[in-house]
Amino acid sequence: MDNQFDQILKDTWFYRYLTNDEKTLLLKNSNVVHYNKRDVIFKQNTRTSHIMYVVSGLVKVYKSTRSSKSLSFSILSNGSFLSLFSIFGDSLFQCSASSVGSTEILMIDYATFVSIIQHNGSFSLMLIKKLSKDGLYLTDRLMSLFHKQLPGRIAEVILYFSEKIYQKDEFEFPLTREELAELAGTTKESFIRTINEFKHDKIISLDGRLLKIKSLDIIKVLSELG
Amino acid sequence: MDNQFDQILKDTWFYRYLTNDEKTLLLKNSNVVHYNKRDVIFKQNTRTSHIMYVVSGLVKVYKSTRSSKSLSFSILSNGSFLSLFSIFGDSLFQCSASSVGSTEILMIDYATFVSIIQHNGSFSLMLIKKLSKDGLYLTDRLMSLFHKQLPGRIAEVILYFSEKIYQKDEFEFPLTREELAELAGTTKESFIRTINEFKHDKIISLDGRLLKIKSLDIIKVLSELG
DNA sequence: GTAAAAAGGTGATTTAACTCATCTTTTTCA
DNA sequence: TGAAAAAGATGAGTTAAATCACCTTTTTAC
Repeated sequence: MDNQFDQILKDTWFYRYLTNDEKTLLLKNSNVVHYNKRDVIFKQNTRTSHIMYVVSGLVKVYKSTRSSKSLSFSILSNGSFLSLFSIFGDSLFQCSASSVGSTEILMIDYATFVSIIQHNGSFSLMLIKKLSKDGLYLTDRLMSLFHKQLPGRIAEVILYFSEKIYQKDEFEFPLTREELAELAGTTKESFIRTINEFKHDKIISLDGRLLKIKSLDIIKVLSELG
Repeated sequence: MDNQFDQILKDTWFYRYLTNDEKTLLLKNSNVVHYNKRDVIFKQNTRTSHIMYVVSGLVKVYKSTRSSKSLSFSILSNGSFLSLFSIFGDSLFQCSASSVGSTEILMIDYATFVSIIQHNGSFSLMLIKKLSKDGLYLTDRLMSLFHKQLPGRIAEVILYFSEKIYQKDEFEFPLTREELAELAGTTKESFIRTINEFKHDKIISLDGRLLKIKSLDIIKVLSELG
């Protein structure tokens, strides 16, 4: 096993849950795959295979409908598992994933991962808590999509990038307006109109994809009250 | 331990995953609670305590918004765990649950349940698969609420009761029109209008709460195409 | 048994957001 | 480097469903 891959595994947050034997087992039965900008990582309705873990980069997880409209569930960054719900809850992926920029994915053999679950109680419990948090995130998105109107949902998207992804109040969107609209559950046109209203109201400044939050308070109120 | 309670545990679908010691442990650390029609089982933002399992009856799981509007996530019947996502993913319930009719809930001590997870790999794996299926159900609801319009969502509600709850094409809704609307993610008025259109179009017959599906094909097409 | 409350129902009006059409600017790549 | 494609932007028109107002029927509770 090469040193670089060994280091990647050591840097994962779940490394500390593993016994030495399990670490060796994982090293033997995993590999790292590189994806370029906009590469598809997996497509909905294909068979699930490996457990995938984001080592670096951003991954867009989305689902498309008959009418070509898509909805993005989340933009995942390093430290996230991809689509555990599909892997453990079905034999087919229930959503698609694509690389936003350049991405490294750790691919773990399914049987190896299951064997660790079956023999390591702390690891299982950790995974159960992880899945539960993912579930709560989905219920939040469900409520948001259900009762918040557009300005609230767009404020949420801004906060998502600012707090979860970049931890900065100034950042560049890594996505097109259309993709941002899919994350907010709306159309490109409506997204553009609404975010430009934010700009005119001096809540944010926006130049192309470069966004700076000027009034975090208003963004937060908008996102909370919908 | 009384015989009746012993039998309740034997009748759960997860009984077969347990060792004899674990069965004894569960019997010692669980109890059954009865709820009457419309009783609240737990409220959102209260602290999570026990693992709850529906022994009999129906439970409505919902979340309410500032604007007094509610959204029902699901109607759970016997064999379902209640709100595992909140219990393992947070310290507070992220949704509320109330009894639809008369309900028996098995309350399992949290620490006991966690101890079983930590020592029984097959039980853990089963629970992980269960949580994953719950997660996929949420993604389905998310997509449905996002892109299907009203007739499609109401057809879904009809199919939900017909297939999941009653396994019959004729049944009585156990909920008011307002509650059904909350399940479809709409208002009382819109629900009534749309389901009465189904009636006029002879897709269903509807007398008060008694519904009979007259054309399952059309209901399925409506629900699938949205 | 009856008054009050809850549930069921209908019509008119409003509205948030989508769709469609069109145009400009930026990016891509041959 | 220059043509084509993709992304960004804006206005006008449309629409599904919410809201509001009101009424009837059924259920609940004293």
